[in-house]
Amino acid sequence: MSEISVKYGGESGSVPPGSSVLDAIKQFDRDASKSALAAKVNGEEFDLDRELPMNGELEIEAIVPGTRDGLEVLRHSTAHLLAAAVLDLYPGTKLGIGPALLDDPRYGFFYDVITPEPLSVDDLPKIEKRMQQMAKRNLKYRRENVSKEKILDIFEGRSEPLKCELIDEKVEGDASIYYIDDSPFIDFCLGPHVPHTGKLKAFKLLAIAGAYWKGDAEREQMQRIYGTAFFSKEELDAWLKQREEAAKRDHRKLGQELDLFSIQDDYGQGLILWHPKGGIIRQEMENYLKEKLRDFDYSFVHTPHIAKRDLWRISGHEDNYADSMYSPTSIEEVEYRLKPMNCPLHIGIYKSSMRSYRDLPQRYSEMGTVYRAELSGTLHGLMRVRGFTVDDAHLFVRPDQVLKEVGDCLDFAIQVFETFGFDKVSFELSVRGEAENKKFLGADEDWEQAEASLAAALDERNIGFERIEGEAAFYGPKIDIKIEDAIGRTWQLGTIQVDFNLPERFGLEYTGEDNQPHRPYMIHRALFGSIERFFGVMLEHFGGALPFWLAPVQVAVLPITDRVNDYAESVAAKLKAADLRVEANLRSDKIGAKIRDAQLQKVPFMLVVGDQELEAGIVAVRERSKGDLGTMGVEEFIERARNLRDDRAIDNGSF
RNA sequence: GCCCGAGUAGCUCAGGGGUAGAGCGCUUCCUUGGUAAGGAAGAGGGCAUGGGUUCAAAUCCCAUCUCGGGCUCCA
Repeated sequence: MSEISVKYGGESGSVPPGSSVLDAIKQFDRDASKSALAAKVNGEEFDLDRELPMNGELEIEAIVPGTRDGLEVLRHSTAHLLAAAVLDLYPGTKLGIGPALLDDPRYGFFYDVITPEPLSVDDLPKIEKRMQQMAKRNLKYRRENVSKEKILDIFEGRSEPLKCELIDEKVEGDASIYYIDDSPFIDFCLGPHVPHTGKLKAFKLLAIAGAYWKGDAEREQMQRIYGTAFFSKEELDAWLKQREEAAKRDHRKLGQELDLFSIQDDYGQGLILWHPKGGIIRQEMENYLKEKLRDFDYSFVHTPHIAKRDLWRISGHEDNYADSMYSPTSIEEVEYRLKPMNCPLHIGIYKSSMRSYRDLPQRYSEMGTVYRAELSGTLHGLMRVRGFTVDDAHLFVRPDQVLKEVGDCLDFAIQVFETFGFDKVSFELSVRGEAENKKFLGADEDWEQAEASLAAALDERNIGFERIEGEAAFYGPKIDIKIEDAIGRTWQLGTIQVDFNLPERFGLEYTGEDNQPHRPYMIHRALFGSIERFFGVMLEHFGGALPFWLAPVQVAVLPITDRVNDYAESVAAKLKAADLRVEANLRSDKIGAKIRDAQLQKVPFMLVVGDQELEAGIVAVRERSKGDLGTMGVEEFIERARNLRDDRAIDNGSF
């Protein structure tokens, strides 16, 4: 038999038939052969102990720690170890799936199981301990290639109905199964896996949760055990620490600590009570937005929170959205419904009179409060609520105006996100694509024209974007805007959507140059999306330390002794007269305590005043992150603070 | 909606079959102290709600409500 010729990292060589992947790697790279978790042979993922195939020249690449592929193998193998430990501890457990998660910032892998007795978080340490015991024993992961019939036999024999279902769906011919030596675990799995459990040195179980088989609420409820794994203990520890930091930024926690808002049982789940300090922040946000809306020539409209049921029949919400709407309520035997969206109401304004092509575009904007009957389990702080306000706008445009209007929306959006300190913004263009199971409404030429306009608006601005085929709404193409926050999480906020459907349903028209009726397009446009949600994202982004212009208390005046309380009050009065939000802390605490208090409230500036300052008529300025900045006159402080505010500076660096 | 967990003072939490505790906060008093917690005293809850078991229930059981973690990113 001839040797197998092998290429590795640009070098060529050969190995005898029957050699394993690892044997081959050893010839070229001793280090990699020790650290490798798995390998790629001609691009296909292989276990290290797998025999090399005999077909022609082989290009081999080691999958090593520190790479994405490596992490995937590591985490996937750890998921198996988890399942093995669970099976060991709880005989009779049925297995679901157990993939690695690489893009989820919260977890690194999970395994779905059905145990004879329900598990709780208290069981995690026990399972983790068993995993560690098994890891230390360097148990081998063994792969076997067998026929579908054989696999089904094995898993039927083990009473694994869910596995059998998967095998049935996925396998044609042969497939691989994996064992872990000296454990009850067998899985139907593509692999690859690490050679033995000793490679798994840094893992941690994190949470236990319910999960439906295949995400289908009609199917079996399973228990999902989440964990994560890294190449080294150091990486794991660093990640855990960062996770704690993220928890500190939780907007629900900050909302309470900073007294911004509350959600109370007695008032209803998913309904936000805005406290004064949260209220002022919202007001600043809205004021800013109003300025911008004026700049971009929007008009301001106001519509009621409730409208006749028929309206929602015409709009199609009754058919497609009823689950998310509150039940109808009757007044003198006429039914009404709370609005889940503002569009039909804005349409009413458009329809209130005849429109000429000269009148378009009409740009209606409203801070529109809407109500949605979200399932209780999905509610989450400000992020998912049952009543919220949208910075909503609807543009009624002629087809030839789409490009210009969408372009303006993009400019608007970019300016807004920049102002709030989100410098990482990305765009997704969702188009009709190949319509498989989706019905897209409207004429082909409308779609082509609208999609082209959206893409052109992005291109004109040199905005890179991801084009997603088939993800358009059924009523038209759209651009979604995503931002990345300070700790790397992405959020979808704004959206710009073209709509052919509602103008049709409501029979909207304008009179063209030709004196004939024409149908306008609608553009739905929101930048913050839900103000509540945006507020939550923003709070977490800044970790509660809001920019000066948004801070509910911008300046704290802190007298050192009550001899200077009057002076402190006079300083505070001057700041207030300059339209700055100021609080004077006249309690009999020591200065350290007052400073600590202001720091914890994340007040941007503290003005410390004592006898010296009183005498000289000055203030000692302390900035929340930079500390003592020295003294200056009150007028000078006001001047600088106003600049910060008027510039809507993101941090106080320019002070 | 479903699964697991939790609901004790305004907040963070301890306790746990015999009638409720700490720290912070709040009030009052003492203290007037220069850049992240000065001291003392006091007020404040009857342990989410409703049932049940028991001589006795915050404590055990059941139900309900609410909150938290989740609910197919290849096997």
